[in-house]
Amino acid sequence: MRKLLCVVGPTASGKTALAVDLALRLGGEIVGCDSQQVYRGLDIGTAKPTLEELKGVKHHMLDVAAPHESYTAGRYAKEAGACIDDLFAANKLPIMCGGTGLYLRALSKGLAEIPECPRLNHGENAYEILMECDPEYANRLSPNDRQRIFRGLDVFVHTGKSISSFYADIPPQKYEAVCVGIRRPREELYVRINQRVDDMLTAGLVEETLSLLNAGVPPNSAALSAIGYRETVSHILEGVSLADTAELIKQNSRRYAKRQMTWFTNQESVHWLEGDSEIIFDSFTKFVDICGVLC
RNA sequence: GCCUCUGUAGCUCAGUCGGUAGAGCAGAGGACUGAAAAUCCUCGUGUCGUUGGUUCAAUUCCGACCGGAGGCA
Repeated sequence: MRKLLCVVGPTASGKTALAVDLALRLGGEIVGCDSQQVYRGLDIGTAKPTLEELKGVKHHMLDVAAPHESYTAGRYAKEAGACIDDLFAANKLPIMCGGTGLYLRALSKGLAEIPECPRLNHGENAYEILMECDPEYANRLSPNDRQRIFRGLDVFVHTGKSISSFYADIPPQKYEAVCVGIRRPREELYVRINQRVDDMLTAGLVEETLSLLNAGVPPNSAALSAIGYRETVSHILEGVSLADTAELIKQNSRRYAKRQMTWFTNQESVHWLEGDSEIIFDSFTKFVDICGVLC
């Protein structure tokens, strides 16, 4: 199985800088693994890498969807998979980089083979209904987890089979993800997050959000539900003050970073690197020597 | 200066007819298979402002003092 080098970590930890550094030194190209950077027009708020930051390195899987679409993990696995296979075929090293754990898993381990199911509103009794047609899945969920309950019902209604029957039959793994993660002390990471949010506001996050809204992107779209945008939408549409908005974005980003840490710590086997770019690259080089990722 | 209200968890407050206390928010931990920057779950001991008094027992009642808010002069 092909090994796939992945740079992971929480938001604002410095993944892009490390990935660019690696790509430059190893002669590779970056493949994004980020559920929001796939949308066109979401640049400032997703900290999408700029041309300057990329230093000439190619970065794939950015801007592959329109902001009014709802991108999915399935689509990501397919498109990013094709992208990686092309790179391998051209004898180039793909360097995965991003913080969306589910997308990384979908890509490397593969998803259950469930057809596209239209999303329906299953109403108030959704949990009871799911308990009837898929008790195994329902029992794993909280009655409050409407998103997953609805998903389970979507699958049942559309395919006539329970989602747990699909989960029981997972296709073989495609790649072996070899993850290096950037880990920083909590306070340091939070300082970086807060700083980045201030920078986004200065760089024109409000204007960017406004132009998305003006372009007809629905306020409840997947794109505008991203951290940074959803709060800014409230600022624009509901008059939440700018100061409160900034605080909220920082808070939600910190919480998000914590969720990412939980995922990468417990769902993936990550080789953690501490410190800044130079130090990280040194420990990364040792890591490659030990693991032989690049063969 | 006098009067009234107020001081309880990081914050906003509830409460104990006297037996050392609990919500929301904040925070922390966790889950996660096509919305994932999404969605969901779990976690509450703190000199109850300080200090005397009454009492078997005071955060609770009484006094003084120190903060804070308001009113009258």
